[in-house]
Amino acid sequence: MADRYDPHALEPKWRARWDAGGLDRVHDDDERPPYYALTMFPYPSGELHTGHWYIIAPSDTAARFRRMQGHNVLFPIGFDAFGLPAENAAIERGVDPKEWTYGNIDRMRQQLRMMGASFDWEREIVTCDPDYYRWTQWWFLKLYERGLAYRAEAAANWCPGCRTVLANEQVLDGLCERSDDPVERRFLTQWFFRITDYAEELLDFDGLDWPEPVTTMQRNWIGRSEGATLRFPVDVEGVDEPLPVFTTRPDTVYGATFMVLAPEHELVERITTGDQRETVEAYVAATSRVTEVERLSTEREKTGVFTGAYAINPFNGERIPIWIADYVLVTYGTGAIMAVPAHDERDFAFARDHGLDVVPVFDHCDIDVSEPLEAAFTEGGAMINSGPFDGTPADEAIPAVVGHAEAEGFGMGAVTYRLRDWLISRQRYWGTPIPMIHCDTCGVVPVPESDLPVVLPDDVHFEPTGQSPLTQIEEWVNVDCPQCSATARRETDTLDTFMCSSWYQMRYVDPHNPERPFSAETMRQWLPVDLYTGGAEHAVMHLLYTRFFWKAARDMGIVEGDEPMKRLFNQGVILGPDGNRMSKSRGNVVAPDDLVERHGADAFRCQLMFIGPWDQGGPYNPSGMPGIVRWLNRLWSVATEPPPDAGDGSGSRELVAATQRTIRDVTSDLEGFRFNTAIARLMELTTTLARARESGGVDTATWERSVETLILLVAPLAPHIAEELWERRGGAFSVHQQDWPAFDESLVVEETVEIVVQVNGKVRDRVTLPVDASEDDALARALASERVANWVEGKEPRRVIYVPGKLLNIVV
RNA sequence: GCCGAAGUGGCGGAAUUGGCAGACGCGACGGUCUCAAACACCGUUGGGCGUUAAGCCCGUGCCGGUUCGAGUCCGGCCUUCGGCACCA
Repeated sequence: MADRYDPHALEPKWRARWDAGGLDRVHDDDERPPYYALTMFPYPSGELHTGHWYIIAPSDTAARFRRMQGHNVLFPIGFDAFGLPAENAAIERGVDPKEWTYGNIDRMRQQLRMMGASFDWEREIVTCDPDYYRWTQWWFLKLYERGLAYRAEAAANWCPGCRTVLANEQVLDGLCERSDDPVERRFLTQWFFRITDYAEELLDFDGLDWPEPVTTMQRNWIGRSEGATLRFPVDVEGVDEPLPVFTTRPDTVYGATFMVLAPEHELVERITTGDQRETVEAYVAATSRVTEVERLSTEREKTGVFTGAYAINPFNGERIPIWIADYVLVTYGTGAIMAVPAHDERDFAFARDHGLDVVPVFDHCDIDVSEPLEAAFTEGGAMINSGPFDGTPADEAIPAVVGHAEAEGFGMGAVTYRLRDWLISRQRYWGTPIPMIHCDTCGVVPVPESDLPVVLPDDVHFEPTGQSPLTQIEEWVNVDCPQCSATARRETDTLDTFMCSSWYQMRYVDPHNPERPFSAETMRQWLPVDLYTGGAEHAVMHLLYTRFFWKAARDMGIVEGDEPMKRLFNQGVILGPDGNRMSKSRGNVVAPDDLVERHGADAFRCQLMFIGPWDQGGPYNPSGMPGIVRWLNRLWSVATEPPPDAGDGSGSRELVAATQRTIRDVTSDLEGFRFNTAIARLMELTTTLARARESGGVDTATWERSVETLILLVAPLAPHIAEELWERRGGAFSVHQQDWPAFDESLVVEETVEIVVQVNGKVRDRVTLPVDASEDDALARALASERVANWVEGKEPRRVIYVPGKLLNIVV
């Protein structure tokens, strides 16, 4: 008897040999067609958890599968190494962020290697390495040169817990995405990227193979609204320019009975009348104290106050009051609205609460518009109370009104987006320094490219101040102005870490290039990414930013093509055995290292892939492990112990067909990332082989070919055991460099087929027929069956449905 | 409230285009081997009726529809999970 399957001995052995043999090294001059498979790189939090395994192990299987299919596959890994946890560790425990981060990376690198993933470690990138962030800074300068980076004062989202501002995308329900602290508004001068310049193009997902939920979320996030900007003259001395408002319903303009400005609107101060000043100022002050969470609540009563001023509706010359209310947001549209209570629910609620007029300007088949309205209605038949437009049907109303506004010069068609520019400043230390210098005479001056990188200083004092710790390092901050050489100061904010990950996929193609982020040749060879795998939680952050980055780079002539990732696949979320998110407080965390120690990496990889569809995620329960372990043991057994006697060949044909069917099914399953069913099919073939060995009848050559095929099909899923068995059977190093088995349809063709016989749609019997049997033959055979005859009871078939190869249904 | 995904045995899940519901695995039960075990091996395992048996009936969240035939298609609900939410 051959020795037993011992993953603990063979897994480290093979990883060492793969390393020594450079098996996973990717070469640019390889002649096979290139294929770029990218999996989202981890943050070096300290430990590899089950979630990491769930993202990476199946991604590795997909990459290995592609390789065996004849592609030169780039499958790189690195670490998204800047970020708050390192700095928080510094503040809380006094450890150095750099040491903490690199210590974690060392540990996680070891854990990743244990997985047996086919990463080319020579291409590893770490975003906090100066060799990497030098190029992050370079990108900043390029964006600045192109006018896509700018500095502005704005109401920013301030997270008191993280002590920094956040991008809009990092605020969920008014709470910080990281720390769940309620976000505050602070007016600060910050750096932004003009992602809104690309809003329209970012809505176009043509030709992208991306999951529909992600494209939907991005579309919603960008939030394109079509409508018009209308300008209302303001009836206040000294305010000559009209007040612009954006509306999606210009056709309701005759129903505008008041205007509302956001409390932060710059006009508020100028138009407020003396007797209203106190009220308005109190309201503005109160608004600034309301948290974003409260302000965003739709449940809340709509508060607001009158400014005392009036605007003129340019369509009918009516004087309407101007109010301020915090349900109008200063950051959207023009920060001001015309309120049409009859046809907008929010305006209706406000009018009702504050006793303002409601004038319907559309009729409605179910509503008597001569009576006071009980609620706003948004769909109407034709315009009323609208002067010359009365009678215009709803579907012609908008173009008619906008056309009039354009002709008269008080408005025009307009498109507005919900998307805001990307705020990239962070008041934190552990990030990429923004390569800018503030000079009293020259203003804001970029650091010359030749001076990059601007290296993050060591030995920093961490105090929770709300300013970047960099501000306190005088010798770092003080610098000569590159233009006038006068003493100037460095920018002390650092870059949002999403900037590091917006271009990392580009660096992998040429990771050691000291001259530029990557060469044009490697860019053309590898980019864009063919397959990107990772979590859907990045749908409107990372994945939107990286698309913006790519398009900007394209417009600078640095990359070619319109999109950075052709195909995106989101795996689901892996949960604890109790069906909840794994967390220490719940005590449902499954540690991968324990499972690998007990059963080996192959077993753990396979179990994660076996539990269900990859995109579905779901509970992970180690109790399923025995099934996988039993399978691997059986695989070991059939591969190392052939049948005791040479068979006579009577069972060969069936084994060949079963093997071929497995090739066919596993190939299509792996193409569609259906790892669970692929493993099920491989288990079946393993069992088939074990049974065939038991019963004899399979000739030696057929047996050997079938076992060999099975090992090849297993290789992408369980790389270590496949390699060991391949070697033991005399295969050349390495199993992972073999060709994927080809499916031969002619070997599975059967002469006879079993078809189901139904009577009135219910299965009553099964008969075996030649594959090419005619309907008449099939019917004759079916009626000959006693069981069928009992149900037909001599009645004449009213109708017969025959699906060749599948079923025969007799309707009586 | 709006958008999206999903509801199938005790459990995880299978089921090209409508065509044998429950593949594969866990667990459970029974057995084999063993002094005893095991990550070893064999068998049974949706529910009900049927003494055994042949067999029959019911069964994919709920109600209705289309069809010779529905887990799959259509209409209406219910539940769960994700996402968005005063965006004019």
